[in-house]
Amino acid sequence: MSKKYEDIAEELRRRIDQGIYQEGQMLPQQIALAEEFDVSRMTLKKAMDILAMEGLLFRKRGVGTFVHKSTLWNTSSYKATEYRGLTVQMPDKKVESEIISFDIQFPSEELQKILLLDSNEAVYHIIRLRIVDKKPYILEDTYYVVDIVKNLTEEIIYESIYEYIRSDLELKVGGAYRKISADTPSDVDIKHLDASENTPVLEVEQVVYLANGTPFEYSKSRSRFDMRSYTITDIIPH
Amino acid sequence: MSKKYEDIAEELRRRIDQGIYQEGQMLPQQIALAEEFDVSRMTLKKAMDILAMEGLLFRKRGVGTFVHKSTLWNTSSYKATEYRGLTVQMPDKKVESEIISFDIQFPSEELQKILLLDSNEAVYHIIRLRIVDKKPYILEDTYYVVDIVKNLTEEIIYESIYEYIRSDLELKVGGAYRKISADTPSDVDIKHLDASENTPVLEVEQVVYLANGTPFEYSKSRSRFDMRSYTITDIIPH
DNA sequence: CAGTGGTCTAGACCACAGC
DNA sequence: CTGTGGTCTAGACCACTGC
Repeated sequence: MSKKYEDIAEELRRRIDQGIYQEGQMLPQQIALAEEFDVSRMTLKKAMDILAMEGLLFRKRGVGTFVHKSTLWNTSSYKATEYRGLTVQMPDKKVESEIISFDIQFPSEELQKILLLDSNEAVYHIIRLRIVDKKPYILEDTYYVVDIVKNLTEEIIYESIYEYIRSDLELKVGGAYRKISADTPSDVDIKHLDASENTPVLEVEQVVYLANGTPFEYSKSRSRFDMRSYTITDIIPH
Repeated sequence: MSKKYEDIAEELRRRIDQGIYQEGQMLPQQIALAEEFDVSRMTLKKAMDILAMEGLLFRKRGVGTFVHKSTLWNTSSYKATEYRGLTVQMPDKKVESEIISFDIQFPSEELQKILLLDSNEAVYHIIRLRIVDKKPYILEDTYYVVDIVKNLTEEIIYESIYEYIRSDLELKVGGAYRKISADTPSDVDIKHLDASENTPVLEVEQVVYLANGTPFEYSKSRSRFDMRSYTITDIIPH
């Protein structure tokens, strides 16, 4: 059974996308929409909460619900809430991978703490260069917990690891912690990212969790400063 | 009247902080906590939702609610959900400001679109260097809508603009869109951030909204790569 | 099967904006 | 005062886990 509030959120998203509800325009009141979808007002509000957190809607008590005007932020650049990997994020581009290294090892003490592992629970270590439209895009240095992301092969790594996690392993991603920083280029960056020794690099360090709270990935991905940025929609509920 | 779910969230946060609920430990079941706080289970769950989104808790259906282990992410570095400016973020440090420029002007066409202004609605333009413990920390280039952030003075800018917005103007911040990128240093960066011409710079570009959805600030803040990073907790509710 | 958290309801009441 | 969205309830029922 699908969740009503997710279905409704999806439908509202579609209506905004198609311009049925236009920028700056007021939506029908919650009670009317609740009746239309034949749900309680609480459930409708929950659907709207999702869209508000995504930044599509904002609500003003005593006034109404409005479609947020977009301007800067509706397009391009990496979204904080995407977990499906580059392959899905860039449907119109050609995404390739170059596997720079792929092995299995025991985790360092630091990694044991981050991924909540014992010293004998192995991890895959993958260094992979993502290439978009023939240009080097992101250099990923990733560790996956072997017990969770089972039976990785070079073929999977060459295609989409997240697609494998989602479709074949049927695991659900629950969230991530990320740290974004700038850095000077390392020798590896210079070699693979088509960077010089003065090219700034954007680094995204992350721990990714399954929906049940188990961490399964630790990675650092680095890009040239002019190839990638990171956007965040940050709405305080009120 | 304060909101029950916020009070409960605050109390649970305190209990985690004080170790009453310890890392990895299971919390009392929702029904028991609901009884303890004398609220409905829905309300208790809403409090837990907040802490789950902050990454403090995670829940496993059929099992229980647990305190998330922290490791990497519990410390330092700029949090995505902070809106109260450096002065509050760094209570133990000495935060000073150097005002590099402060004037009032009409918005450019681009800025009109971003802040939803007419060409005759003025903006303050402030370039300010934030200095933490005597070291240059962030170079901010900010525009505020004059009609909203009224009567700015050099004194306010020297202290804390967000404190002024919150306490004196009694405005509520509702959220922000941010874009984070790396960049090469500009001449201004080199001059003020104690950077050389090869020092990478981290830039945070943001539009900040009031709780009612009105944008009131557009800014770009830049720091040396080794002075600042940006962390995000990104939990998909389930 | 028992026990956990997740969803959903129908309705009451509150807070706020604008006439 | 009316109409908007926000909070809260008490309880039903569902989904998942682990014994």
